[in-house]
Amino acid sequence: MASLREVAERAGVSTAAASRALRDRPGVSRETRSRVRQAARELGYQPDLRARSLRTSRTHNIGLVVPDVMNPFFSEVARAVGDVAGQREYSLLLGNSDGLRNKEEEFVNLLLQKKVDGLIVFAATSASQHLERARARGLPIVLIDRKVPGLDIIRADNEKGGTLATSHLLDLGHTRIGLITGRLDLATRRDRYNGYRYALIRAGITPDPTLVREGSVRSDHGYGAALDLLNLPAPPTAIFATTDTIAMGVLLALEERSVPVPEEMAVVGYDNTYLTVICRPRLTSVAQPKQQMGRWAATFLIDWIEQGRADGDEPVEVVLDPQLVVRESTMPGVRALQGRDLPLSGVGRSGS
Amino acid sequence: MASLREVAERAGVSTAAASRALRDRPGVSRETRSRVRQAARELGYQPDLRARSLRTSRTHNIGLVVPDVMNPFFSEVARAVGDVAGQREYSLLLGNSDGLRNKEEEFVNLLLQKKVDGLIVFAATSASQHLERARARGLPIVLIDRKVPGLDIIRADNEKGGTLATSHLLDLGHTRIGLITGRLDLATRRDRYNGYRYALIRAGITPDPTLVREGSVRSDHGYGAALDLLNLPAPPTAIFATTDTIAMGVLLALEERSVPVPEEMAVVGYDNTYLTVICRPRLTSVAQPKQQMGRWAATFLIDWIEQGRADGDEPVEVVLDPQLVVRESTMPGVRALQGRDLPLSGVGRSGS
DNA sequence: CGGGTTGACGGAATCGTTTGCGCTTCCTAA
DNA sequence: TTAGGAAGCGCAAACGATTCCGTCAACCCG
Repeated sequence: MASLREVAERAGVSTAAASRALRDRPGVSRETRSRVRQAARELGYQPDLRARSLRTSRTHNIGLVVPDVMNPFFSEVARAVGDVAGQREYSLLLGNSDGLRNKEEEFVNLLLQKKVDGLIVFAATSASQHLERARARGLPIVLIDRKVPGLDIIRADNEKGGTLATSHLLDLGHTRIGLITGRLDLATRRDRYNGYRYALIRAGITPDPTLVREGSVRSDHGYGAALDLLNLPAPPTAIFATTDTIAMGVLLALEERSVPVPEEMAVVGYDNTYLTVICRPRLTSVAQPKQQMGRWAATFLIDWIEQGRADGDEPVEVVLDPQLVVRESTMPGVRALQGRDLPLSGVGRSGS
Repeated sequence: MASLREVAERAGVSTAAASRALRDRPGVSRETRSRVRQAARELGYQPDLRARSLRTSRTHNIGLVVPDVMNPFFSEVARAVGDVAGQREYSLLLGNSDGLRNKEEEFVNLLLQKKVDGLIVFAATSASQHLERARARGLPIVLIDRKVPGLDIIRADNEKGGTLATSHLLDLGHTRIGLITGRLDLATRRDRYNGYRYALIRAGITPDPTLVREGSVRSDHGYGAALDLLNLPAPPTAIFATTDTIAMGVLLALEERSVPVPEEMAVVGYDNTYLTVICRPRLTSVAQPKQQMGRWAATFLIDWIEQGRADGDEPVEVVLDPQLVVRESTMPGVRALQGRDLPLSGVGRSGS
């Protein structure tokens, strides 16, 4: 309500002095400073951050674009990003792209007009002219899980993850391993797929395309595709679902068909979300360091915003190692997380 | 990059004319308009929304304060709020309060300084001077699931929900019913508790305080409290967990102790998040219309922002009816959601 | 005593818009 | 012919901060 001018008037000084006084800048005497402070307190003065930002060209807002906050994977990363941002005095403008190119583009453009200081964007589409344009305008952008030449990115090694999952199944003696995945036009999914193929080939097994089901990452696709695989003349003995959400659908299908897991069908998921310990059997899954990814992305972005770049715009690519977390869906009796570990982040809190 | 002035210069008109031209305001001739448009296109002009907002005192940003986006309940409501906001051309500034009073207050103050057009705040603490202050400054605020005199609110009828859950258990023949809940200083939780007591009393049963466990809403509390109840000389035969997340911990404890659910222990949760159909046995839960709550809150808030209020500031309280969704954790074999319904929102999508 | 340094402060421009108001110009109707 | 209206347009004042730069007084020192 009260503006700087009113504060200045009440303290009997100019707005320039008042501004300096309130922000502890030099050029104001001791007593003037306290007089201004006093006036500000009396008026309940709060600076108008958008006016400040107009002048300083810093909004202290960063944009975060995710496909869908409702997905446990994204909400966990989003949470980590939000925490770091909050600590460093930035706010988050959040948008869901639903993996749709035009939604993402529209939102990014809006954020540009709102003059965010930086952008964190999740894998959505592979096309990305709007991102390159934004980058060209000097906007700091960090990508998560999406590779675009010339842009900075943090991602987990998805090919390695795919190999990890597949090798685990191979080690258990499986040779016919099905793959259920979202659309393969996205680099990260393609990588997982390649990792799967690589592991098979390395083990001397020719990948069998009839065991691969491409679709969405929704659990209903997992459900349908799993039934589909079961109906094959020679069904697989194990399924690698490239997403925990898909795996949920797979488990449901197997349960309905009374196929014992892991005895007659082993299942591996990906992302290691908290879903893995809620379902039964508990799901073996490839873990990405979600928190770390979020925290790193936010930290890197904000450092970039505040200190510029030391490396002369050389695009950075951080690749993190995935890790396999073995649970009951591949090895009977293995729990991986004991009882008291349950309050995994995310299922930890509620409130309504 | 390009400002309105540059556009105006290039088109050979004043910024005033340019502004009017670009926003389709009257007072500009046909040809001037198209000349300005042309210039804008050539320069790739995008209006600076923060400058506009400084002048118009509308930021088209709204603040959303939730305890924790990682919680399925909140992320679903947040998603609904975001969708409505997006459609109506508002962006979301998101913050997590962790149910902590000072975090919430700090964030709300920041949003005030950033001059959001309105605020949607979830139940966190019961204290709320900062909210009243903000409201007094004329800021539109809608509360979800928290009652503060004088402020507008949308909530589900938690007392009724508590009664629903408890009566269901009573109908099944249970008489010793445990309650595991988060801290009762929050009105919504207290309401559920009261509903529980009410149902018992109505059935002629004296509520037994030794069957009540107050703590956090994390699943570990559910886990510990359930074990605790099992160790009682006369343990309950049913447990009402006032949150699905708590119920997850309860189910785990029962599984570890090999207590068959629902035969020897029935369990009811609350919120009807997608967790309920992933766990085994599937969880009976009280459903709140999450989407509807989010959509209504956003719609009401934005209408308020844009059209003011017709009702002369008479605070509105919308109370929605909860609904019991029965599943296997109380009645053997009952699924409530069939296979093809699985892709419940939230588990539906993924992406990484 | 004079010149130079230092520190406190204010004026005014600026960030990029929107908009009230007044000035032209031109058209039309009496 | 002229009054009156309407349409098109620009000036300049906002919105609320930050900041460059100049002024002024006080002070120190040789």
